Amino acid sequence: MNFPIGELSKRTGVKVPTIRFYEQIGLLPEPPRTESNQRRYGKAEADRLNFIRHSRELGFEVEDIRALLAMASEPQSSCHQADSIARSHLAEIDRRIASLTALKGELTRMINECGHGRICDCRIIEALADHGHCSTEH
Amino acid sequence: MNFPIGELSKRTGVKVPTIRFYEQIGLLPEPPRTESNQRRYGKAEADRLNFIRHSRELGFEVEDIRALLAMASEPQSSCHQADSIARSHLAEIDRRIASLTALKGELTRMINECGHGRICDCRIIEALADHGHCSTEH
DNA sequence: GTAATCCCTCTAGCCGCTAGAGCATCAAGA
DNA sequence: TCTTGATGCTCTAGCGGCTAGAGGGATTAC
Repeated sequence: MNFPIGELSKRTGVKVPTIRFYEQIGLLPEPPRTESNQRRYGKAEADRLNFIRHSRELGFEVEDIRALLAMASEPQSSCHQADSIARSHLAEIDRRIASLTALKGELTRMINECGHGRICDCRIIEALADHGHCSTEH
Repeated sequence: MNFPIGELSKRTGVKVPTIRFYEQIGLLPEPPRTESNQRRYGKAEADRLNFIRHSRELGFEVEDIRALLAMASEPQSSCHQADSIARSHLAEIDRRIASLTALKGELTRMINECGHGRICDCRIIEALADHGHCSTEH
């Protein structure tokens, strides 16, 4: 209890400047300070920061996290909204996977068709120059 | 031939401010200007810009595109480097797909376990708070 | 003639941090 | 007690790849 920012950083795996940044944008509350102006944290802040870190790792945006944190602080309210945030995030991830998979196909095709000769015969350069060669939209 | 920036934009699907931005960072050469200081473009610039747009759509970074454009302008040299850029980009896409797929699994699990009741019982909030519940690393 | 549309430059903002300058403070060893 | 090195502080600026807006000039169509 009552540890400095470097210790909070070690406990959560979040870098010190990032912790200060989260405080600045209001994801973390302003902690108490020592007489010499150093931040002091407790377990509650570590829990909150772990929540934030984990949410970021799962790709949630800061605004989503803000909403999720607000919900987490009202244990009696419905979790409908949390569900909805998670679902729309999942849909976004599906979109990204689909898009990346299409790109992967296109790139693989380009690379396989490349004869490893000179640029003037290179199918990669050619394919990049002309979208008409592509089999998918992007 | 010799059309203004809006026309170039229409032909390539790249927005006007983006074209100026590409010029600023040196992806597009500075075009000739009319007496009244307006940019004028020709087919070569449209081709180059299409190449850039298509590369961006395929997820190549600006620095990659810079290198690919330099290669494209030396038709007699080996396409080994183009191949290498494309391959490392493909590897990066594979990494992103793998990572997103893992996230998708985690999120799906969270959502499915949510009983749609109150926050205090919500598995989404709980899972976010504790990485220990996760089945994959991230 | 005039109104709508284009074009120009310049600055600032987006997201989620990260880096660095320049200084104060703290903890541990000699 | 002194020193040294790690840690803390604030502030500003930068990353990538654009996008938005202000405040003006030029062109085009009617």
